[in-house]
Amino acid sequence: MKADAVRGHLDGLLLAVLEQGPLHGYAIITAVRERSGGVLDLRTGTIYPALNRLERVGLLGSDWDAVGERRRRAYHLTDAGRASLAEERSSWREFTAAIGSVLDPAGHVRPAT
Amino acid sequence: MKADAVRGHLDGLLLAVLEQGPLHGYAIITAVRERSGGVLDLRTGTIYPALNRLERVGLLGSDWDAVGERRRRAYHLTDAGRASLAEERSSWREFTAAIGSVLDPAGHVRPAT
DNA sequence: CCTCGATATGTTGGCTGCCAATAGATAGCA
DNA sequence: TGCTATCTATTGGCAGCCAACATATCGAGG
Repeated sequence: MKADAVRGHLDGLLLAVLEQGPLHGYAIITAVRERSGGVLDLRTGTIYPALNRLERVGLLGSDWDAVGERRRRAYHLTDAGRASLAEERSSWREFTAAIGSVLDPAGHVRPAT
Repeated sequence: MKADAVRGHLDGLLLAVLEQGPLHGYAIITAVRERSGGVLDLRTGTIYPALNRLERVGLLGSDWDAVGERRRRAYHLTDAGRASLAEERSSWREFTAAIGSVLDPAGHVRPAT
């Protein structure tokens, strides 16, 4: 998978892995990697600025917790974040349907949801 | 749909619409728009440089044909282009599977290929 | 005790690749 | 005589992700 394939879909990924509970940055990277079967490997230079941005616009909240001497910042979804995640999912469906129907016009007919 | 959503998937789109026969640039834009149900609306500043690039690397060939006084450049797939299209399709599948499994881990389980 | 890899957070600079804006020409219709 | 559709093409800009870098704690093994 080429490096910056997640371009334009990063926010959705971050919101999605936080849906089931708070995680800190490093754990988010691990979660995305595992849930994608090892295909998606996000970099710190990618997610930390993104997490800050999502918090700034109110989709995420964060709390510092201490593990021994070490500090972790655990991010969690806000209500706005949950709503945004729903939007990301529906626009993802629209996106894949659009590209898919051009890429493979015959093969992507699907039963109505 | 956000403007530059096709980022990273443009080549596949162009190759795919040319699979069934040669088209000129303007017709490619129309074809993509129609096959995507009006969702994807490529700009000339997007496709003309892309078509040139694909020709330069040998995935497309082109011929000028005259319609009255007007000149059109019809692009067609080369053998390498056809092979590349197959690769684009499989990497598209990998891509959607990866993002999909993170975005919606429960809902995209599919029978083994 | 000391080193090394894993864990953990963050910043900066740069580049890729698409878009918006612009330009110009033909053709047909009202 | 315009106005819209058809048709090709270039240029500048910038969003957004990554690579590289910087820093620190922790546990395990030698």
